[in-house]
Amino acid sequence: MGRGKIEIKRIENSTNRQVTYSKRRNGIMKKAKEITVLCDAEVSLVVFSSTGKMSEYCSPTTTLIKVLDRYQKASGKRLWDAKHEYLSTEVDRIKKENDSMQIELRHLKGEDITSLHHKELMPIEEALQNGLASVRAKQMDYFKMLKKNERLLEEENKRLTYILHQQQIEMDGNVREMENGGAYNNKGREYPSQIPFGFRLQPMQPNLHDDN
Amino acid sequence: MGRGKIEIKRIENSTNRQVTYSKRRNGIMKKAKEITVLCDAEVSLVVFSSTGKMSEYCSPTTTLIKVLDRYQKASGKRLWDAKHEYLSTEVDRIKKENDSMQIELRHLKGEDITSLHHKELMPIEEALQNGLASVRAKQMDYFKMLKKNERLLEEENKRLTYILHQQQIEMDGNVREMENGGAYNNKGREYPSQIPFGFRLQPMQPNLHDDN
DNA sequence: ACCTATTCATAAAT
DNA sequence: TATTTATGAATAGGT
Repeated sequence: MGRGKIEIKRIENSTNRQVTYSKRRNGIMKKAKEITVLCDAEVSLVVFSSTGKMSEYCSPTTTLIKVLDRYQKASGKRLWDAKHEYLSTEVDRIKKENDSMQIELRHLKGEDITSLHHKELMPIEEALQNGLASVRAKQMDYFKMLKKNERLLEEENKRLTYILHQQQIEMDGNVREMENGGAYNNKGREYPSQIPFGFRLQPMQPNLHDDN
Repeated sequence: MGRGKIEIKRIENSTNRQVTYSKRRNGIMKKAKEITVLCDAEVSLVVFSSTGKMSEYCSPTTTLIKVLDRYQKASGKRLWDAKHEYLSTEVDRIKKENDSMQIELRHLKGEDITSLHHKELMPIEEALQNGLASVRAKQMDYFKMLKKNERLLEEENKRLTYILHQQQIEMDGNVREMENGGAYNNKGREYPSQIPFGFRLQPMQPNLHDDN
């Protein structure tokens, strides 16, 4: 029903899928309401979109819990027990996973290794070596960057020292001019013009911000 | 849709109602399947007819229990008792613990560290160094033990060689006696007395069992 | 979100 | 209950 027949298989275009989902969800909800009214039925409908958004419909004469109760009685399946069981096994499963990870972590940290054999220690040692190598490689990158920045700063320093020296010479000239009859606050007018130079430092060391 | 438009209100004729129920129930089930496949959605649908007969549909990727679980999380409504809630929070808690351990493990193995800063890498590096030191110390113990056992075995070897040599001499004497008319099975009587000597090896290298 | 050609669902009849 | 068929409803693709 539409401008063309479509095959019932997953719609790969995600926009299309979302649009179709909205339309069909509305459609199915409407159908649920209609069958409820027309046929005096009880309906519980829960839908999750692929994006995880939930929609639900439940007949006005009942509640989801009542429907589930009836479901259990009608199907013979015990949802509550099953749910309990499911959670219990889930807890057990994850706890086991937890324990094994904890053991692995402790071993990697050199704890609880007295009970291990030579052959069991070998993969741990290897993992530690690999890990250390990776971490140190990363640290080395950082130090290289520091070195590079140091070099840049030193160069900048040199340049600034040179400029400062030049200005000192110029200023000395001004002072000599002043001594020859210039206004006293001429000296104060010279300084602010130097400050912008100093601030050029910042754009010349952008790498310092790469890691923050 | 049909031979005429119908008003959405309870169908009073019970036969008609039943027929319409069957048709529409099939229709809605089909729609549920279609939206599941087309839009990658998860659907749980439970319908009771006015006569109490139940029909259900659940997406093949899930179960009613899982849908209800998601329902609770999405809606905030509590469908189960406090006990189940406890288990749920327990699962969540352990899963979180699990995740953080997984991250720590990956970091120790040198994985996913590109996003880490220098300061975050430092404790990892330290942990790896400590772990490696511990593991290597243990390995060193093992090698020392091997060395020690080697020494012990060498000594024992020397001793056995000496004893063997002595017995060889003794046996040569016996053979000479036999050649002079002794019973042939005399030679067989001499060997069993030597075996207990050989087995003394075991208690002399108890360290080999320390690690098993 | 709205439009519309087309397919689909189904009410009524059998 | 199943099948048929005329009809209204749902919706795919386009705007």
